[in-house]
Amino acid sequence: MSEARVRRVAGRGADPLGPLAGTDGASEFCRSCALSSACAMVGYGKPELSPLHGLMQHLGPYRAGELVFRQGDPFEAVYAVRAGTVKTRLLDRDNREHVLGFFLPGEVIGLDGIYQGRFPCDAVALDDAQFCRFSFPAMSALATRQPAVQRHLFRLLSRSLGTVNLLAGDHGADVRMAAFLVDLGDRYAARGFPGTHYQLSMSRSDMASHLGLAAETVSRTLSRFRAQGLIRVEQRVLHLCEPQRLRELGRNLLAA
Amino acid sequence: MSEARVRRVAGRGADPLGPLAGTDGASEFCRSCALSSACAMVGYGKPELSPLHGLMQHLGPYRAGELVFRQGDPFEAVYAVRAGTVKTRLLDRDNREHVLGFFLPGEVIGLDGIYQGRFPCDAVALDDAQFCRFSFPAMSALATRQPAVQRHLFRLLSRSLGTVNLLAGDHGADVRMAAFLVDLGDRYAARGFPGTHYQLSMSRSDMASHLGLAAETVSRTLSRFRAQGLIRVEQRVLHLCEPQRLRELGRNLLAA
DNA sequence: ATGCCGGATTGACGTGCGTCAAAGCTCTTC
DNA sequence: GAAGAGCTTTGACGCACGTCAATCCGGCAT
Repeated sequence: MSEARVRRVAGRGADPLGPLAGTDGASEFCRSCALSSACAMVGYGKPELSPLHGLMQHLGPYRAGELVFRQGDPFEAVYAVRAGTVKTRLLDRDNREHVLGFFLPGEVIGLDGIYQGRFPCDAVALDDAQFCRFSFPAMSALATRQPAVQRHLFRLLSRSLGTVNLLAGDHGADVRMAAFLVDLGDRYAARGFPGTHYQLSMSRSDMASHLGLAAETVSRTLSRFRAQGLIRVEQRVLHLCEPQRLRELGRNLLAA
Repeated sequence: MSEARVRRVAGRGADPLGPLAGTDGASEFCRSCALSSACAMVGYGKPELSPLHGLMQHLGPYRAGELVFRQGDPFEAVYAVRAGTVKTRLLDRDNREHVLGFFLPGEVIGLDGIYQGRFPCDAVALDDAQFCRFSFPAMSALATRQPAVQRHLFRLLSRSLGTVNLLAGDHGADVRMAAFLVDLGDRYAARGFPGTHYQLSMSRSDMASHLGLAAETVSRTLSRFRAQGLIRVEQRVLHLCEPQRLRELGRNLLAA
């Protein structure tokens, strides 16, 4: 990753990142972020006014396909998605890609790097994406003095533990797809987005890899859902026409 | 869970749990435990001498099939396996069991309960098992004053994040089995046990459920491995005759 | 020892999904 | 706007693994 990409938050007017990056606009968006409680400690985007200057930096924009971090990079920070979407992936010995997860605005990536001290996977932008980078040493130090921040980090880590079990079990392709679509919707909804229609920024192969299916099966399953009136697909935008029936289909995977 | 099972550590001679439970014997065993650093803070089993009295309690013994905690129980503590083995599982709407993981002596269960404040799964003893129960509020409080403990908890949580990806991807039955067997061996080895031969305390259906296979497929795969001279099975004890070839078979899943 | 019972093994068969292949669609590039 | 590349869709086919069923084995109680 190029260090030229790193920009310190410099306060109102000095930051060209658009509405999301302004110190005032940020506070509204940031309320739904998974790291908001830590971020609140530094005054919602005014770290230069705080003793914690340097804890958080704005990163990006990245373009589709660019890597935010790569497998093996030394772990120094976690990243909150500010805009756009990201996938994490592993490349096995024969360069076959395994997609571990997708991450929406307000969600956090990189926590799995704590253990080994290096990132265990790549993080790839799926479209134009921006991030808040939180120095982990600074964050840990903050956590020892602010129990609320420590608790927040524990919960964040614990939560990720549960959500990974989505792909466990021996469920069929339609169950997996339904659960995946509903889960994405729920996560968008949790961040203040509609939840019944959103953009699928990843390719069919990405979904397939993540769900343990073939790209053709994903395509076929979506076609079947469309024929059954469960979903509508316009361009890259997905509409959940019957969220209830989809949720019912995937209930065993969504129980978590 | 019956509160009658809970016994406070009462010091040498008052504890009928056998060699593992003695304060001196414990210090040797505990060195390989995943919570040893936290445990060291209370003097290796002498919490009555510490200001942290009440942080840790010995639990058990439980017998095969007994539940250590159940899905929905309020989360108040994490559990380190002191002896025996445990599985965690989810029951879906039709009471079909999904095995999430197996846990060996020295490993920790319950961390995934932090997020919701209640346990998301059952923990079931697979044989005679004993535990160290760590009050999580006390642990968190300790962590704010002891950065080493905080760091340890972060690493523990982060580590579990990575290991869950073992079942991801679309690998064949033999790859999954090989990876599973080698992983178990590695984890036993990490705790000071042999690593090339150990007891399979779970049933074939448990393995199958965990690996996303049918019990019959597990059985067939093991038979094939045996015919190929890769393993030997005596009673419930498994010997890895050719760990290298097994590791090679499962390499794509063990990369983590 | 004997009988019983749950789990394990092995076989036969069916199927869901992966693989291969061809055609269509979308976005980029000049 | 034309041409190309990459992604998506749809079809045909085969295989790995799930399902069903019968037998076998080990552990436990009588």
